[in-house]
Amino acid sequence: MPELPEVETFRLTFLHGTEEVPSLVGKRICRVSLLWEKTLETPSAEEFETRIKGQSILDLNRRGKYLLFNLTQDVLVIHLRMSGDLVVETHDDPIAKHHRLLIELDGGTRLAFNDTRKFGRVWLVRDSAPLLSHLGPEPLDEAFTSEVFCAMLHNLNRQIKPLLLDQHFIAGMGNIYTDEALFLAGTHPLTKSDSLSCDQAEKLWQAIHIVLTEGILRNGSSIDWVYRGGDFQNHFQVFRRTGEACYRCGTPIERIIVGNRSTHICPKCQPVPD
DNA sequence: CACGAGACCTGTTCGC
DNA sequence: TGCGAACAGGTCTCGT
Repeated sequence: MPELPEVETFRLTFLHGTEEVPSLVGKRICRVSLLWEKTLETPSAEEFETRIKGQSILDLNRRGKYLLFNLTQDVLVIHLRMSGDLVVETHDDPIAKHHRLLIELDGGTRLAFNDTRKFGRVWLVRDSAPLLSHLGPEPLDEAFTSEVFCAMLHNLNRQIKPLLLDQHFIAGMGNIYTDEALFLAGTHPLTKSDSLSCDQAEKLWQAIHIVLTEGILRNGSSIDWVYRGGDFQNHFQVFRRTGEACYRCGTPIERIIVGNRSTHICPKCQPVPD
């Protein structure tokens, strides 16, 4: 699940709280428990446990797909990768099968990092900037204009879908939102970036804004056996709709492989480039 | 530089 | 029913 809108949903949930989940802001970390060693990228498990203890959660930020917990001294950085999930529970809740890291807060609350496939990673750092320095622009940032986007596209001769998935190029797009944006823009995923006109680039820029904004509005997407309360999966135009009719023209949606990833297109609305 | 394949992991679904 | 193959929201590294 976790692409930009899903990570943003976690941020907003933990920042403001919801009917079911209390806000985590102001809570103090009293104990942590690392259940899968490799989940923690840095520092060592021993240093992590002693250093994080006693720090409070002051604020929550996001950069691309990274979730950032601003603590009293450090920043706790979490990347959910393919199957990561964050669950707020209580100290005496049973420890679920795929829990990898438990962060106990005072007041009896516990933040659990659950990650079936063990791809997710956690860092505790003084300064998050070096860790995030490889990331491209934030797609919803005001500085990321359609003119900037068009110039960036023309600098490279790359297939557009793998390029949008490349976090160095732009931060936060994943397989779902990329397929949805390319459909909305009427762009075939194999189109070379420098062959897009600025008109087409602007259309794609708008499509990216539309899908990310709607994704955030709908609290992200919840698919497969993992449910996180999001609703955007009920509004997919192409993603995982192979064989079903395109809502725009009725043509069956096709599944192809681009850059080693499943890709969903309407062959009529997204014609193959020359 | 651009691209594909393989690795990292566990679980579910598909096809015979 | 059983069993292996294919597939899954991400990212890194290597070879061509």
